[in-house]
Amino acid sequence: MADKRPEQPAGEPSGHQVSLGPLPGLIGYVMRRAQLAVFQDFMRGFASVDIRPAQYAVLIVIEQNPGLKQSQISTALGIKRANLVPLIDALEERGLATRKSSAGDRRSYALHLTSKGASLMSHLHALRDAHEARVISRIGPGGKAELLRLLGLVFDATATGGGEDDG
Amino acid sequence: MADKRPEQPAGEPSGHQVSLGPLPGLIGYVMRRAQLAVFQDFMRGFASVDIRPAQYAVLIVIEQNPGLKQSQISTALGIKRANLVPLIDALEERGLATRKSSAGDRRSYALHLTSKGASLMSHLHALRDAHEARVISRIGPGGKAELLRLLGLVFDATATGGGEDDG
DNA sequence: TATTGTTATACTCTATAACTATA
DNA sequence: TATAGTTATAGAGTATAACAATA
Repeated sequence: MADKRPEQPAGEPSGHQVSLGPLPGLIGYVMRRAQLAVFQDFMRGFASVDIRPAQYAVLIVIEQNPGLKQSQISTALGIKRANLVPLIDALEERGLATRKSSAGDRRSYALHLTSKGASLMSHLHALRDAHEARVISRIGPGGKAELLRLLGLVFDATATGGGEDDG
Repeated sequence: MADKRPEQPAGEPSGHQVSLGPLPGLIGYVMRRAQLAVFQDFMRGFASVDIRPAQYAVLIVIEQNPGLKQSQISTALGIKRANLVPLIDALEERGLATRKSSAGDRRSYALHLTSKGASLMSHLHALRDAHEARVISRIGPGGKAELLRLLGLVFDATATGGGEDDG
């Protein structure tokens, strides 16, 4: 056990011998690091179209449910109504989505993609497939299925308990 | 693809029939929701001591490596040096950690837990065990091991590529 | 009264640039 | 010249409270 480390060689910064203790075994810690890594890959992939994960999620929900209200997106995605406003604003200003006055209820808007937004979606979906493929290349298709299954258990379980939205 | 959705019953707000389309199959989306759920459980559990996940991580690294420098924590946890400053400030103001002037290098500080900080740690670790147990209760011990394995693959793979820290 | 969208506000996390004092 | 810590600043994301219009 003769160990070579008298009083710091003074040549190199020695910078990397830090113990993380129990952190690598904590689900929250590892999940946060992994989630940041995935989002960073997403953002690199979507940089050319300047679309962030939250924006893409909102666009998908509008695409899937034309005419729905902001409060429905809010509930579906777990985004507070108040925080959704500037998000929709940005999509509208970029000409990707529109607020149309709702027929029956004059308090709410019916959200739709514009034709520009609709045609952008196929490009976004292609970027998304490439992004997913990069992640899958590390864990395999079976790994993805298992990961989604476990994450779903965590999410459904831990999150449930009350209204996600608003206050 | 026969789907049951004639023309909306019109009686109830219909509030919950929103399709998420491909989102539940996207790793980033599901991972973000799961990660938020886990952190919310963590924060509920740690509310009585007013410790956030990032603070707990920093305390652990100091506990495991007494005397280390801020830049080492920065590299180890992927937190920018600049963002670590107010974090350490808060721990110091609360009397949980201290900056001691380093022996050899007068630019840096040697970080240590105070006795108050050290004794708090055992309480924090107990809260953490309870938190982990709540998550494990949903996925099982085997599920946790598998989840950590897959997340580790994602993290190590996608994150690698350059310096985490600074700019 | 309750709901929908909105505004205002605040706190955390993340990111960059630039400064200082040391090395 | 490079490193350690700091400051200032900016942008997302998330959170609450309160308001106007409408139901």
